[in-house]
Amino acid sequence: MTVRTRVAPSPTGDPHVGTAYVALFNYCFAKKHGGQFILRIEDTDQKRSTAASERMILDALRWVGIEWDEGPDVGGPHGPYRQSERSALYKKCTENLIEKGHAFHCFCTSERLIQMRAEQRQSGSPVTGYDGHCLSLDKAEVERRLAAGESHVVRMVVPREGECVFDDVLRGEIRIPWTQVDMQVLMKSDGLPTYHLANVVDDHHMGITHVMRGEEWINSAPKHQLLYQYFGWEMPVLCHLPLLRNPDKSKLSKRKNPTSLWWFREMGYLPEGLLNYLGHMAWTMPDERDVFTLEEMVEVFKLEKISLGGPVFDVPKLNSLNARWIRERLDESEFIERLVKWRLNRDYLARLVPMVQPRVQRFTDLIGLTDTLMSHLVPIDPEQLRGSREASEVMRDLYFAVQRITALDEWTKDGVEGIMRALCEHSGLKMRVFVKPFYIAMNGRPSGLPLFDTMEILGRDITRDRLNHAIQALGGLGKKKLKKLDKELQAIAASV
RNA sequence: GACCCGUUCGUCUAGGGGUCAGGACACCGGGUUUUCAUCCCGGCAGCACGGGUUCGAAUCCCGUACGGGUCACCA
Repeated sequence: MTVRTRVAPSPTGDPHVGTAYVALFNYCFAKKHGGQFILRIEDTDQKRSTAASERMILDALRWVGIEWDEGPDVGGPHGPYRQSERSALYKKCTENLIEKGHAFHCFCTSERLIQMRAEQRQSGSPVTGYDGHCLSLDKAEVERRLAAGESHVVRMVVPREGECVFDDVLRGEIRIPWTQVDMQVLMKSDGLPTYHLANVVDDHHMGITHVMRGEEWINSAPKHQLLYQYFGWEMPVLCHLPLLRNPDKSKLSKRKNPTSLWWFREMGYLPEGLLNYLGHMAWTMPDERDVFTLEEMVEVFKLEKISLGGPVFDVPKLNSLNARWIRERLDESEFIERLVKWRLNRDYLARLVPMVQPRVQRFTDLIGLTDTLMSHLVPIDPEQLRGSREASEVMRDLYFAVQRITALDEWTKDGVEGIMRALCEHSGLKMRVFVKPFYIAMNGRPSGLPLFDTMEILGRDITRDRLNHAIQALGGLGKKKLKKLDKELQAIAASV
């Protein structure tokens, strides 16, 4: 049996460093055993999935140096590799489960479900989850309501007693009482499967032998095991990886840490350095060497050597490792090539020329004009940032911008400008007054290259870093203030 | 709250019954270098706690504490 592993990102936003981390381990394991590594796109959430995000995830994984044998862009014998294109299969499988009595139609409204959960919580019931309401519907009624076109989902039948026992490579046997397992929706009312169904169906049909995924999935493993049983399929070996953490030990999040792979690229990390660092999370080379390549890791990879404590993502350590890559693993010509690839290339310069050419008198003016485009944070004078306005007001504007920018679908100049104009209007200020602090936040000085272009070029992550840095320079926002501002921002969103 | 998972220097980790508990980042001190960085040398600092098992526990078992995760028609 050849080993086959996969990474299955959901295309809902920026490519996440956690995706690269999980991909790395899956890749190493597959390659170590001469198997295949597959990339599958889990885009069953129609509301949140975007093609742009999918493209970014593919690009970003390639950027860090991970290649897949099968995937939506390279094809393969088990395609399609995008779940939105496999609906017929899920439908067939769902019908099969219903026939065998392992799944049932549920007509409950979301209002009823919300109320049910509220009551369960209030009564202090240790068991929460679907109450089995539609499980007792007789066949005739189900037929009638289906024929009437009533909105419905399909749920899986779950035992109400006993416990589920399954194995995790790293943790051994795990037992979870069935009462803790909800009668999970398998097919949503839009006819698309949920993760749980699609994941099991696809892993089986794609011949996945080992599933390495985040620890956050442990509690849904019983559902998956049950589905394999219902279908009569063999379950892949399960291995739950410890979650990457923020410095405060919580699950790695955008708020507290850089998480977008683009941030690392824009910041000028070498992909090898980043991947090497991710290889230090939960893993150590047998000889404890610090600098190693993907190939070297593959060569000696042992699943059982993964350590279980949730590793804190430590940027200073990443920096030091990246520095070693820069000075030890790159010769001078490679160094030049990387720099060229990063910023010192024609394509990048071409984006600057329209802004720069009208503003330089001599070429010696160039660096002074564009220095902020080559750096991370810029020094800020709080007095200047505040200007003649109230610090709290300025912080509010900056914070609103951070929030809106984070939520922006596609990072474009027009998108940024739209946000800024809307916020300006809400503030009641003239545009020139409104944008002034933003110039300081972005450039460190009140004048400079056009703001929206600067933001577009620097990218979402560094833009956000600078705005946040500016907020800090004014003293920062406490929890209470943040809460209040979030409310206000929601009100604006509602009124527009 | 219920359930599940975890716990070795501040951080990443090695170590799986007998080790002076090892390395790396960060930090501190010293040396090389016209500065700085690099490089070299040195230092600080850890087995969460309590019970067992054992001649002997960081290591095995049980509790406690703490941390995290999950409890959706999101993945």
